[in-house]
Amino acid sequence: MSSQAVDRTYGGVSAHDRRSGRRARLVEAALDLVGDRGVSAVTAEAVCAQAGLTKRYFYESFTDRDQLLRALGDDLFADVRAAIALALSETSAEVGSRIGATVRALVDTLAGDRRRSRLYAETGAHDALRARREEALEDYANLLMVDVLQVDPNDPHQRLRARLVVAGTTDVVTHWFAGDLAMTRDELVADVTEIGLALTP
Amino acid sequence: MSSQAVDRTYGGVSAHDRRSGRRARLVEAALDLVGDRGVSAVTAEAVCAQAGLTKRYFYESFTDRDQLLRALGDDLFADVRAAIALALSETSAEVGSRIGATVRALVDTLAGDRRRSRLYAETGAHDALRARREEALEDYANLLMVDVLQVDPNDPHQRLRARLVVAGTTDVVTHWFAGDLAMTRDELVADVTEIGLALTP
DNA sequence: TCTCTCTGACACGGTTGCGTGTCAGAATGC
DNA sequence: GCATTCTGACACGCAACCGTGTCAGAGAGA
Repeated sequence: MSSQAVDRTYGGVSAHDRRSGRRARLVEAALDLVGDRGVSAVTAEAVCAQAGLTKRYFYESFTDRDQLLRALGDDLFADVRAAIALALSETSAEVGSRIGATVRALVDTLAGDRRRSRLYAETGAHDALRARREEALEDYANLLMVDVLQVDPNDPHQRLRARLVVAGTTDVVTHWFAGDLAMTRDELVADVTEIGLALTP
Repeated sequence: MSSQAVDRTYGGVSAHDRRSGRRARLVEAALDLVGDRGVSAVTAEAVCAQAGLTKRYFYESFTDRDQLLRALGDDLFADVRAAIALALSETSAEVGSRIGATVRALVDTLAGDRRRSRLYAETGAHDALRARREEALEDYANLLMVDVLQVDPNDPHQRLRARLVVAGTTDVVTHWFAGDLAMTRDELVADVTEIGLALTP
């Protein structure tokens, strides 16, 4: 019986914007937790405490903890893919350049945010995340075959080769982030590119 | 005030043997759970139910759940290493043969038991297991450099190369187990060996 | 000013897994 | 046969998280 708006502006911000702002804060808080204490520390309670919000708002934006983790994975993998696609679109058709551009994009996307590199390293820690990682590796391997090496993505032998390179590369990159490989970013990129080239028929 | 033995034989079995028999049953039960429902299903309660024992016996052999999982990881990684070492001891000095023998040993050890291949694939699901996996990968990479490729294991560039191959190979092998690569075991071994050879200077 | 919504804090019940404790009865050595 | 130890079942209390509910007060609109 009220003529008042159901969605009221607050602090000059619309209901929709407040809501998505809170969601963004929750996502950032979750990433902070991953960076500081690992994936297993991402509980609804801890995320809310970190974000300075209460659980009420967690369940406003996410149905449960899994959905938040899946969202983190989606963002990460989509960003990596987008970075690689962008790099490739700006690179000539020469295979060596394209491999180098791909590796550089991967390294720089993960290197830009230690929270994300840790998230990547710990994707195995959660069932839903592990499933996403699997999809992403398949996706990257496909991208490599189609847009870089230009080989038949349906040939199992090519798929094995691409998969090995992609999985090995992501492992090496996260390992490098952890400080366990004594070399510069440029050396890392150069070495991985060289390996990629050596495996190109 | 009793003259009776503190460790009594039961069913013709000594106390020590009964105890280690129960431990073995618990380990087998845990592996069954990994195979059927994944690492996350390995709880003290579930393991005991699967083994047909009660929690009393769980804590007789393990201080907690983590210790059991670490034991599973230790066994797995030690067996893989032993299989590779054995294969290498029976193989000539020729690099191609040694790479092939290594890959074959790895594949066959994991392929012998689907519970173990799933355990390997899900090592990321638990902090202690993930740490063990990290050690194992370093160990295998070292083995590869020293006993197969005969390169300097302290050269970061060689370490990166070995690490990429080892991580990529284990990923491909578990992926193949999951049925996602349409090829025979011999083709798998041949392909991975070929990749290894292509990366040998 | 007055009313109503939005906010943030907190309480609650439920579930799961942990690790410990107790106990009756079966099996054993004497 | 008797005393004792080993066994297996179960009951507890504890802690962490979950997802929901309630509520007083602040802040917005009329």
